[in-house]
Amino acid sequence: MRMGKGVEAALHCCLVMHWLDGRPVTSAQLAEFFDLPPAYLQKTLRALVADGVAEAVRGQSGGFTLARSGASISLMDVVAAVEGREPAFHCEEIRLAGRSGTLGPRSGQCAIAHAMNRAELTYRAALAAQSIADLADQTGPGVRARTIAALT
Amino acid sequence: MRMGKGVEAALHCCLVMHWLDGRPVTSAQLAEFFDLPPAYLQKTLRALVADGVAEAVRGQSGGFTLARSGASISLMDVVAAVEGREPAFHCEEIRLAGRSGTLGPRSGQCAIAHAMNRAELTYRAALAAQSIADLADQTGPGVRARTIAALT
DNA sequence: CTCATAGTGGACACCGTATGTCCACTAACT
DNA sequence: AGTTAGTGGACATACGGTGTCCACTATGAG
Repeated sequence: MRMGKGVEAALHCCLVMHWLDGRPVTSAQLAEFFDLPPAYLQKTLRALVADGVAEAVRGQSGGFTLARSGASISLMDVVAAVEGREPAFHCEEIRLAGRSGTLGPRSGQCAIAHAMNRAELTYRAALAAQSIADLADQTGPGVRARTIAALT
Repeated sequence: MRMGKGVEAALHCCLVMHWLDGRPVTSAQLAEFFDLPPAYLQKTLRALVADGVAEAVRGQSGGFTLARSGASISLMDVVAAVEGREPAFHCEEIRLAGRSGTLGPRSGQCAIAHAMNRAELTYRAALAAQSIADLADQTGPGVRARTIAALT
């Protein structure tokens, strides 16, 4: 099970946008800042926009901004925007295939799917409990100041 | 982020082996029972053996068994055996690339990686807290009886 | 009003990994 | 001895994540 690297990029970008506090950053600026492929990073940022996490300003002096305050954007919001909301564990209901499907009446969700989903919920809850602003608080003030300076 | 389907197969097989209580099942039996590709299922079972979750008996009347009691095998054990122990979130340290890398001294792990890993730990803990025997308890007795009958 | 800038939407190519197959070999039971 | 079943590894395939590109639209600057 592997999380796409777009998530890491998106989180870093959200942190930067949080620090920039409403002033738009272009995808090109962010791509150069993090040394990431510009076209792909832009695609990731658009996913954030599509999901209401970020907002886009078009035209000259445009760019991307957070759609709301960093305190009200959780890591879960960012992960969901970039990776989608599909659960990691997909129950293919193999109980229903082959001979095992003829064993008897199925009583709702199988125990395995239930157990896996339960674990996944704790994961999502842990992500939802942490905000972009929290991340910012855990970062040294020097990095913050220099990031802002580098992107202004 | 998506969990491989081998995990679901492995969990179902572990449940069956738990019920069979030491009596070996062949990969062919399990494959037919669940209508899964025999060669691939066997590969998955071998991953369980390699990780000490299951044991293999060779020769006639051989097959696979759980290596220990179902109560002492957690979902995490099975997931780790099949999917590996790599964390889902890989920190590529994009802070260190491009211009952002020149911003200042890096003080240990970046906040993002730390936050993601923290969430993942809760996930793993939730998986470790549930055993194969727990799953068995949450399944109707009829299914259990008929599964045993079908594979004997 | 015109031009340059920047995001939009979608199609497309590439590539690594999960998925799935196969075979010669070994071990064990009858 | 012969049959069964797991072993180890190489191999083939399909799919999704990664990454690129382009024509288009919207916006601000001069």
